[in-house]
Amino acid sequence: MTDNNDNDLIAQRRNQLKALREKGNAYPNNFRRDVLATDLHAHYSGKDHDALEDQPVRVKVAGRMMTRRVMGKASFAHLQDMSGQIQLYVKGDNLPNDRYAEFKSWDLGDILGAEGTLFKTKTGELSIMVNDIHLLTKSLRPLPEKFHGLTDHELRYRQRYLDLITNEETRRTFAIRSSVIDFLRRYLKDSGFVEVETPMMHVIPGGATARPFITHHNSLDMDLYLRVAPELFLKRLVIGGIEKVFEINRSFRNEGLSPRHNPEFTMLEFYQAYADYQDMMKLTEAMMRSLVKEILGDPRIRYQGETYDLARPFTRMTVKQAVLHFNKDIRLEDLESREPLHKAADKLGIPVQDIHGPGKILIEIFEKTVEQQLKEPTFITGFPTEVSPLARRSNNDPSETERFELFIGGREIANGFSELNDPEDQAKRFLEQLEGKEAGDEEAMHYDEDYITALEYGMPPTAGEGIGIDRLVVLLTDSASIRDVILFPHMRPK
RNA sequence: GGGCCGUUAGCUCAGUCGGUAGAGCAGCUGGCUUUUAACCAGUUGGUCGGGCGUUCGAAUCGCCCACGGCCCA
Repeated sequence: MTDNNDNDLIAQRRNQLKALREKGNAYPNNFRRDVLATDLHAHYSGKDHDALEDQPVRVKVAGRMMTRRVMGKASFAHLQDMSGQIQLYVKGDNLPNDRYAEFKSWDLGDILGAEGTLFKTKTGELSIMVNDIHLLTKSLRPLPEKFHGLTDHELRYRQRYLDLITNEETRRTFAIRSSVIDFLRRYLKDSGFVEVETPMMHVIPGGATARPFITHHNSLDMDLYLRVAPELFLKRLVIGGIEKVFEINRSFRNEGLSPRHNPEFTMLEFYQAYADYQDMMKLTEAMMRSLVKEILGDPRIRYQGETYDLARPFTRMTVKQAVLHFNKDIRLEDLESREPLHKAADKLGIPVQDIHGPGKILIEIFEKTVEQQLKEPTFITGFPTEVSPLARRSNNDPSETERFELFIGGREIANGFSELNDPEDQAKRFLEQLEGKEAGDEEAMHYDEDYITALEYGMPPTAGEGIGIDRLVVLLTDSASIRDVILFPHMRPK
């Protein structure tokens, strides 16, 4: 962390700022640029030196001075704006009186406005022959080193602005994040879904099995929970007649920090009436395939040295099939009842509690032995009802639900199911969650009476799904950690 | 919560066996009118994360703490 006590470098810059204040407005805001750096490269990099000389192009640019090479009476500098960089050629002869001396007194990191005409240097770099240049904002603190940039992870997260200024890769990551959200929003809207916003503060937290954050409303004098998922509100909207609905927004889960977990994270949830989980899988496969193709320009995701091909049809298997496939010493009959499941879990070092039924144990085994092996896009189905309190039971087997999860690169990317629209079954499932809660499971759901009431008015047969945006962006940007795709990840205060 | 690793100049990093702190970039001074990690010459800059201890002497060894990274729960 940069020390607040001024060191010599900062003191020097403060002195310069003081001189600026004495001369006039040290923070002018009357400079207007008329073009961005990248647009200049796009439009004029094809023109040669003579063409630019014959038909001079006057431009005004603004940005942060990232490099400077002073060669006596002339200098080169690179100015960086939100689009990229453009080189300036600043020659004393071309500038108003004393301006060149002023320019030389400025520092890397200062924000400048420059105007001039385009030209090409000897080495062919499109540049601006500057006629006038202004200091718009003095930077009091020195930037990280120009060549290596900022590499210290802690500083990159705590002072993300420095990371963004110095690291092209970081700017690219967040540009991709923005494109992903943009794509999903457009895709769903084009498919007839309506975007909504539902409460972040819940009286009863629901929609996921997770520990919530608690906050307090002063004038109502009551505790509220930050939502762990928007699910139950979105389904209330389906009941209300918004038959295709989605939300892209933050949820909050009170769990540890890790390369895969941030206490606040962004999720897309969408619901469609008159559809089931098979329809959702079809939609998901098509949507993910075109997303990756559009964002990366290629249907293959390259992640940490591996490649996952989204062009090929996604693999489909049930939880049990997957467990058997990756555990050669487990047989199908071992998965059919609690005792052999308990034994298998013991062998794998998975702690089993008395309250855990066969479904919960099966899922624990799945998570421990299968998940990270599912590299190529894979839909897993056949999730036990016991761990799916909001999902519709399978028509063939009431111990299983019409639910799926999508895995890519060993990570859960999506989770969807045919929604449980039988209010009496839903009430029963909530009661089972309460048993878990009483047995000490802090992630178990509450009984949401208001939601049951809503279901009693009739929810059309519906399917819904959640997609973790952060994890998806991690994959698409080849990032090692969720912190690399969240602009300001949670950090302990220093 | 547990294990391992890290924290040295504004930034990126060296620092041997415990002997009193180094480089590059940035900064400062001078030179240089097409450079681009510009170049050439000179030069400033340190609570070695914090504390306690061992020692004649600690960036270096030990213990505790903080923050971070990775792995595990």
